[in-house]
Amino acid sequence: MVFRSPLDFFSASRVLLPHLAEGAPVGGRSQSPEDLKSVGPPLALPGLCFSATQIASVCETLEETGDVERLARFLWSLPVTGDGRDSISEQESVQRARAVVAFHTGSFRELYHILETRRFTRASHGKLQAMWLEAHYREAEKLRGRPLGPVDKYRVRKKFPLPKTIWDGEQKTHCFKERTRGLLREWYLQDPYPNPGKKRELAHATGLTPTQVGNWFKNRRQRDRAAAAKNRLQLHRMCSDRGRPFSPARAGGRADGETLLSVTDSDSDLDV
DNA sequence: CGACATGATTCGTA
DNA sequence: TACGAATCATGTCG
Repeated sequence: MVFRSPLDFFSASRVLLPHLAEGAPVGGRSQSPEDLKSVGPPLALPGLCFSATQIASVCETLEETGDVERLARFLWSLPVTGDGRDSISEQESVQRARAVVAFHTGSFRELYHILETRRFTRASHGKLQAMWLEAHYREAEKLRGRPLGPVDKYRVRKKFPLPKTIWDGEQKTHCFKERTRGLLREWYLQDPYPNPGKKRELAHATGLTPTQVGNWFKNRRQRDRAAAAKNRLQLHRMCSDRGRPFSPARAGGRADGETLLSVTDSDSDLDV
């Protein structure tokens, strides 16, 4: 189905969005004062009365259905004022829909412009951020002619930070606080296998979830083992060089390497 | 850019 | 279900 004009769409929307044809708001939401305020003059088109909020509702619905083609045709049919300051373009749903269409058609310059030009509400942030990043990934990918790895993507993100219009500035923390890490290290040295009770206790003391505590201990053990294995390998090589194979002594422990906790090159051998 | 640190996730196992 | 191993994702450093 092709909509060459809002009129075209309108006739179809009797089926697609029957409540729209009645002039009721779409989506089951009641109209807030904000909504009412933004109801601009109706579109001056023969035979129908499309308010800006109704157009926004159509955009939302089409966006939800994921039919980008149809959404594109609907947007195409809307009147254009050029500066994007008309009552229709002021609708967040309309701008978000334009961003979606720009993304899907690969019009990344336009996408960036839309995302940078106006401030979007928090509800839109997730989707818009994903589009911003994915668009930049694809451009970078095309530029270098090969798929991006995690580090490449990280660098793209650094190079093209999210605009403030689609990001509230909230930083994701990568490392736990130093005090937390200190506590974990302390407990780990005493017992690398805390029981669930101890985990909960430690979680309470650090402000982490028990799962995070468990992950930390699991990672800590894994990395200690790896470091111990590496150490043994080096020692073994040194001894082999002198013609005497090295045989590591094994003290009691649940797994290999636990007797060498102190060899770790990070965390547990620090400032406990 | 490569190397590394570190928290999280996945998967097979006992 | 907790574990270990492998791996991913993110962040930093030189």
